[in-house]
Amino acid sequence: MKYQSLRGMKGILPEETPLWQIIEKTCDKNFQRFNYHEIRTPVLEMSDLFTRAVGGNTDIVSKEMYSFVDRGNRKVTLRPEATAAVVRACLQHNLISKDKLTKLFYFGPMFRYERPQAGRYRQFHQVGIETFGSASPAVDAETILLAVKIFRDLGLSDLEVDINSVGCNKCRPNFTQNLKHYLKGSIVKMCEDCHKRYQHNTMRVLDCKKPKCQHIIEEAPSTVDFLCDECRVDFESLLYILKNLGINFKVNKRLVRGLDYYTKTTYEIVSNVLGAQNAVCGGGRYDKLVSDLGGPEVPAVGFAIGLERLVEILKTTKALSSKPQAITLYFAPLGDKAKISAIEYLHKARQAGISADMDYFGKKLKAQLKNADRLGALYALILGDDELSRNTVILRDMISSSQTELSFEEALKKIK
RNA sequence: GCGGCCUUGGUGUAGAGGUAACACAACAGAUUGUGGUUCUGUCAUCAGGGGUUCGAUUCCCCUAGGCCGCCCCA
Repeated sequence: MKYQSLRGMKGILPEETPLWQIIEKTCDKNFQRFNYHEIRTPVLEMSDLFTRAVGGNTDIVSKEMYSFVDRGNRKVTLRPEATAAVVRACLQHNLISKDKLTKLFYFGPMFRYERPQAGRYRQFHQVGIETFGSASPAVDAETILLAVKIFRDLGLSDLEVDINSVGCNKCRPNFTQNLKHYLKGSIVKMCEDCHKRYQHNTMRVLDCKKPKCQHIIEEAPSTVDFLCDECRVDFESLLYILKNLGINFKVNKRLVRGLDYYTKTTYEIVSNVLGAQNAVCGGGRYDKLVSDLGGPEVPAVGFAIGLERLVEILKTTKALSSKPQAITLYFAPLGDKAKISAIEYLHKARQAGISADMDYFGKKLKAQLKNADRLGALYALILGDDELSRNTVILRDMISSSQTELSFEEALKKIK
């Protein structure tokens, strides 16, 4: 094979697209009900945007970005996530302001240069939402509810919702200090990665899954134990609202997400059928991001759903077969003259709103009917010299195998 | 970025150091203009490159890609 798609990049083939369409429709429906509006941003942005928003020490920025210098000598990056780009667009076009709720959703490809494996691709797709303008935990709850609702509508109810609070600028430094203090004695016994985390992003040490680090972390303080009054109250009311809404969730004190911009609420929705890459949805609050990017102090919450993973879950648990759509009518012309007429008839049928196709190969009638059958056509229209001279067509009902000779107009009426 | 396994026709598989088997799909045919059954035929030089060998698709190396784990995340 001379050419193949780039590593970690796979297309979505016709066999799978119906499933994607089901997901997209389900999302659209719910977004509309929750009053979210679509935004589409470019896939390419200035590299600085992501470095600033996501954080220079995060894995995404330090080793996973698709960056290059363009012909105008600009450092650009294929977006590794959408939030930064959405915030940029909102600031550029003045879409957000304090005390006004702006609710946006997006859908599209993201790019991360990682080692591919099941459920992890270098180009992958996310649907997500961003809500700007409110610091109320009720909005956090709404976003979680929306995600859960989408999964439920797709027939998935056994997903696990993990929630945590990582605090805000006021209480996080306090926590970090405490954590550093706690780790000071044992850090030498921990892994190399943890040493780095200890220096640059101490909180992320909590995320380490290595056994030798695990048992040190187990006893470590958690963010929730150091929340300031505001963060604690917000976190508690979020949990309260979720309980009231009947959403099953688990407080996971070790859930520390890998993007620097999160404050207060962080959450993840995981599935047990995905293997190592088990998160289908990740989200949280980011109250400082808008101002960090040069905008006003506007709080925000959002989530992103990984579509490849969602498709994978649907395929394994629901066995949602995605059948190709069938057509209604198939034309079987016999001979060149008939072919010319068939093209006209075909056009008329389509204008009348009927999904129709025809044989362009000049195949034998047998082969044409076989094709009609395979395409799932309800009717075949046979058009030979005899019918042509009589100005009629043969309408064959592919299900009952009965057929009649009649004018094309009559045939159309019957089909409709 | 690290480690392990893997790569045969459109798909799923078999195979041995001496020049590829099976199933499904596809296409064609089984006398004249009729489908979903049956029968017959056609369809690969074994990811790419290099090496060992009288000879490799089967052995070795490199590259690319896939899968699994780590890391991280969606």
